[in-house]
Amino acid sequence: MRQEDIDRVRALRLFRDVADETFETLLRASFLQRFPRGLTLIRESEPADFLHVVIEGAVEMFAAGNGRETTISLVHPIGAFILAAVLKDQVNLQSARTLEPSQILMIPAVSVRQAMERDPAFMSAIVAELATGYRTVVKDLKNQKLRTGAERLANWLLRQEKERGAGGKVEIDVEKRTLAALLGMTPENLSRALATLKQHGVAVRGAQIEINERDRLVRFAHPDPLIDDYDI
Amino acid sequence: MRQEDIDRVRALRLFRDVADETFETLLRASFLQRFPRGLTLIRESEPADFLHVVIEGAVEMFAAGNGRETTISLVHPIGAFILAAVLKDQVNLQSARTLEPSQILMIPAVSVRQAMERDPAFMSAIVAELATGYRTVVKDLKNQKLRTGAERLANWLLRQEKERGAGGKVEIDVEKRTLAALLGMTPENLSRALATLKQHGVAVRGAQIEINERDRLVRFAHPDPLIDDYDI
DNA sequence: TTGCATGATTGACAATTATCAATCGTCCAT
DNA sequence: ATGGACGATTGATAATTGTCAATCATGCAA
Repeated sequence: MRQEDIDRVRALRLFRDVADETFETLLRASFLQRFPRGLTLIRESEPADFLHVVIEGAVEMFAAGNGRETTISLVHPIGAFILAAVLKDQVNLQSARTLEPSQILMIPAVSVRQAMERDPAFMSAIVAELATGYRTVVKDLKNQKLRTGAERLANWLLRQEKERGAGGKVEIDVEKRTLAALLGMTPENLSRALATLKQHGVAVRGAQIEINERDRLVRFAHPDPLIDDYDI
Repeated sequence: MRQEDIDRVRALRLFRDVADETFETLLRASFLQRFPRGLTLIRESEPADFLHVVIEGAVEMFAAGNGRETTISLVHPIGAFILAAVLKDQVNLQSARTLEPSQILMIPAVSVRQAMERDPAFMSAIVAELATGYRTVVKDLKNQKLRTGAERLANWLLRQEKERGAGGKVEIDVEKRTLAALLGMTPENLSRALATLKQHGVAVRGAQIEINERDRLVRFAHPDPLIDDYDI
């Protein structure tokens, strides 16, 4: 593992303030693996043996049921997943697959639980991570229950624009069917939702989106800090 | 506060294993309040000043947006709410109102955070509580995204039957419009969903539900431990 | 280049869910 | 007893979302 990557992992909220010894112990027990695109890393209902950290690439968290399948979240570098299952020593509620060739740091669940018991700073960081994660899912649930598909899309675009956008330009950097699943709709519906947004200040050319009249889109989307802001 | 109630609070996973001193310090700083039915205890977007523990009665966690309103969860004795907001010293993402005359223990957020820093056992319990809560919301999100309204209702009935039911009899012990909001549908739709279930082994008489043919209902509901089991 | 595979889009239609209005039933205060 | 008030139910209709099939666009391999 490159020192640069180690530093980036160390900078994670989860590890930033832990003792050097804790961090080193965790790293020594871990595996850094490269995976091709489209590989299923973990499967729901299976035991959570490793805490996963995305070093490079992108990972889709998804879940199946009723013959349907939906995306719960996307994890980008540097981000961790299935912390809760690891801590509870329980089965995964979600599956995970790579969306791109990815580099994943796998920290044995036992090591995580041991380190937590030994290092109060680590446990404190875990509390913060879990609390944030909890609130994120509550926001997702509100998003799903209080909004229509087109509204969810509109707010997703506004958030993308705020985070990565340049001059109102947003690129959909995942397959549209993945975005559709994340937003809780079918790919067909996403196409139609994008068409709808053309009447609300948005220009669409494939995956290239241009928010020409931000205020009109905002008027349609009704963004809500208690749903859309990541840092609350 | 009656000794009996103190014992019941002490028995909560959140407090079971903490030091006596921690528990007493928290209790001394707290208020035990009675509230009438229908009172809003906390409002979303307001700071989380107290960790709330339901001693008696019932509380509805809900959220508004887009002119709509939805129920996130119901909290019964003995259960705590807005732990995550308290820990993060942040605003509430949800509002809370009493569904019945209720007795609520209010523990100052500052005290909770102080106690957590001082007592590792308390922090450990908080980790467990947050991890469980996180997984519960993920299940709720899957429930919402992977199932139709009638399916959610069917699985809700099956769970009620397992937890409180006697001989296949289940009583809907909240107003139906509250249940509808919890299940992510309108009251009108809940009525129709109940009518639908009559074709799947269920008899409905007002709030009294009878699951006559459990296997038929199961065949319709497709219950899934990764969504419906509380203890996973 | 050609052809194939894949994902996106569009159209037609069906299922699901929401909305609005009216009615029913029950409980409670007068 | 009577009349509201309130929640639940039902009907009619609209909006939203999903399904299925066909077509389009793009990129890649032979």
